[in-house]
Amino acid sequence: MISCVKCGQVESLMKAGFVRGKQRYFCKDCAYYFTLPSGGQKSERRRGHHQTTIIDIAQELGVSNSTVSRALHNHPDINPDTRKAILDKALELDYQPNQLAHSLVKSRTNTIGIVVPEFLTQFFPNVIVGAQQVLRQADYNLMIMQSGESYETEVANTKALLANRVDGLLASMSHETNNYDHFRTFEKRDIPVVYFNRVIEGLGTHKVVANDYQGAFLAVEHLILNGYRRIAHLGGPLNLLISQERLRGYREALQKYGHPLLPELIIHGDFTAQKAVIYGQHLLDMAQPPDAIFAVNDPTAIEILTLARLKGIRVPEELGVVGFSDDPIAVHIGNGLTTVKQPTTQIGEAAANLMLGMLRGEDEFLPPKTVVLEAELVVRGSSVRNR
Amino acid sequence: MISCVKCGQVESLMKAGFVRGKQRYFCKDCAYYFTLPSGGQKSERRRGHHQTTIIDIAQELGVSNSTVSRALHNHPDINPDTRKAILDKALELDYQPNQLAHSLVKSRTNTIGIVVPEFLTQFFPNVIVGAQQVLRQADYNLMIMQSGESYETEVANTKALLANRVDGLLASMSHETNNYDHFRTFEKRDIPVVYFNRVIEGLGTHKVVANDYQGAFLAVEHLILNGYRRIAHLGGPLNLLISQERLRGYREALQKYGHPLLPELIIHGDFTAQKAVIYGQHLLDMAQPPDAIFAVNDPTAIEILTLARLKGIRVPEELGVVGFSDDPIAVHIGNGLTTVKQPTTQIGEAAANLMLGMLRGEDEFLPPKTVVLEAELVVRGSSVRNR
DNA sequence: AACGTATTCGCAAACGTTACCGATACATAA
DNA sequence: TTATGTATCGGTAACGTTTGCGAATACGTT
Repeated sequence: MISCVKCGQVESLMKAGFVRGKQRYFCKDCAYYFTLPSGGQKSERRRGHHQTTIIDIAQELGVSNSTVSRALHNHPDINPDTRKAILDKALELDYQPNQLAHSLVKSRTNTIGIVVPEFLTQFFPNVIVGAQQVLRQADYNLMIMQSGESYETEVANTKALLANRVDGLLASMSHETNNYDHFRTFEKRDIPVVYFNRVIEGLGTHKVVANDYQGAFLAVEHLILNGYRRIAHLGGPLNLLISQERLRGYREALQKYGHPLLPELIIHGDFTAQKAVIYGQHLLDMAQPPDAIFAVNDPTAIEILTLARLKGIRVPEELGVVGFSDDPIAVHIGNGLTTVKQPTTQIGEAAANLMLGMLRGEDEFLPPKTVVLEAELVVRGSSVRNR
Repeated sequence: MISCVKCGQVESLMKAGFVRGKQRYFCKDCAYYFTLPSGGQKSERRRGHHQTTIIDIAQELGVSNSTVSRALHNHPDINPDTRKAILDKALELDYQPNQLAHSLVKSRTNTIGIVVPEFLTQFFPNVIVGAQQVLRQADYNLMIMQSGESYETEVANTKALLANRVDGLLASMSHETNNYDHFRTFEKRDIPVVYFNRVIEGLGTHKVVANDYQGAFLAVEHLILNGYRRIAHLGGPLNLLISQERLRGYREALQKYGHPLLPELIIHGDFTAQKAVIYGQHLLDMAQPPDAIFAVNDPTAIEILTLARLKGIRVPEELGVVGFSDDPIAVHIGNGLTTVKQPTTQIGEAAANLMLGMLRGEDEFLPPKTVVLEAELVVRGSSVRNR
């Protein structure tokens, strides 16, 4: 083992040229060049652990690697006996194909990347399950990335997916995201992208969303029909279409029934429970508090219910609450939380199917398409009162 | 475009040899060989979309690709001016390294695979978040696989990870899993494996678990101290250590306080809500029903609470319930569900840190180590009554 | 003039697979 | 016979990167 003549380091040493028969080295630590007097280090054949390859099988059987490759992919040009021998040997040597080499030569990884903002609610895991079911059948793997609602990590995630040459991208962006260049990079390279749930306008590809407008409309209409008058909306970040649409549903429902639109009853949060508590507090502490709240999602609604219990506000008598998502929790909260049910796994499935269509290059998929899945109001105890 | 002379198919056509200057084809559909009369198809230079490579940069600047590679990895042997030019050009051409080629030559993918049984509870997503935080800092990517509690998919998942040559594996197995060969394959190839949560004995590598025994003991002791006498246990599948340990905690707590161990009060489910309902029903319908139930996880406990409400059984007066996991829901259920809190993200972090240690080949990690993270009882309304 | 020291680069062999282009040996038809 | 068809295999470029080995050059110092 050779070491730096200056600092003795051995790890951060690298070969740097060759001068008149002598090896020159460079030490990264002390940034020092030096040559050793003589004596050639024989670059010993490293070979740590050996994953058996196609070549190993070929050599064992005295055939060429092309023959082995053909045998493993039942190419017609092969003798049944040869194929059997090869398959047996492959089993014996416990051969596992190297997807890396395969992908490199085919320039296809059979891997789809998916970027989601968080894992804290059931929503995205469910979407992933749906997408995975569809993709697995088409023999695609899923590479899941989670940004933790951080723009930075989202960019890092997409870069990693790009470096790993995924064949396509399913994406739902963080609420911090205002710059979309990292997504556009994919489209620039003709890598299919499908956005779901958290989408924005102006990106020219397929989208899959639940019908947020309709869901919100139904929710607020329901509150109105149950006699609530001052209905507040605790919404999401306005850069996301999802928030805009839910707000629109809220507004148009009020409008339809001739209720006034009170700006002070509309607050936009960021999907987190923390903000939900703060804004919920604010709403309930108002001089003239709302008698109902339409929350942008279930965690928010649940925080409001908890707040109400602490404050002794009776639900649904004094306060009606409706959430969004139909989190599995919703049914278990108090007398049940009324909420808008989103088809979560279906969103994943739809996104995956769109992706498969794009990968197959089907023409019908060419004009960017937006799949809207219908939402459904699930009425439970938190919003039903006798007038 | 050429098509099969028999069925006209064009898609499933493949070239099969070359005879006397003429191309031979094979149609996969009708299994028919044929050669075309003449006329050479010029194999047109395909080149779909071109991801810019190191070679592109090299050619543009008239240097060799080795120089470009060195510039991109600040190797010392390079002129600052050249480096700058290369980096500029790389930016201009929007160069993104090809991780596949990199991994192929280095035989390292910088990717860790993780296999989890499900995404339906918060538990595994949280573990993943913890693991990801640690691994990302060490510049590793995470490839997440979800088996849906199916042994089949678990095997398929591990195979895919193997094909993708992950550098290590974090695994928590499905409750169906009784054969561990697919995991042993990794160890056979010296690919580090760390099991977490759902572990079994006899696999010679690191494990990370919460102290299930202690958590269970605390839970049952708590029930005893609150005056419950007939305490049932709705457990998990017994092939998993996690279930065995929780059962042991249950047993030893009863024993310590001189309570009899009644076999009819112990039922083992499979973690699903469906079974929880069935077995819960059974327990509550017994001639002499239990006055408390220690459930193996929170979803199970929640189903029991729901059942109790439907049957008009008062909690905690007539029935005490304790869960396991401290799911975020637990605090919102009724007057709160008493549960054992597991350090979820810490489990992920610990597993990831063990993995990094193994990858670094640190000797201290050689003897398989089991990290046990302490569990904590969180007392809420579902189990506290005045005697 | 010979040599030591520095600096900067290129060549080419890997990594594991795939697929195109032949080659060869037989069988069959003209 | 001769021409053509069938069946089975091998050689070898790719795919994009890294890296060991060495060349080329420049500038001192003996």
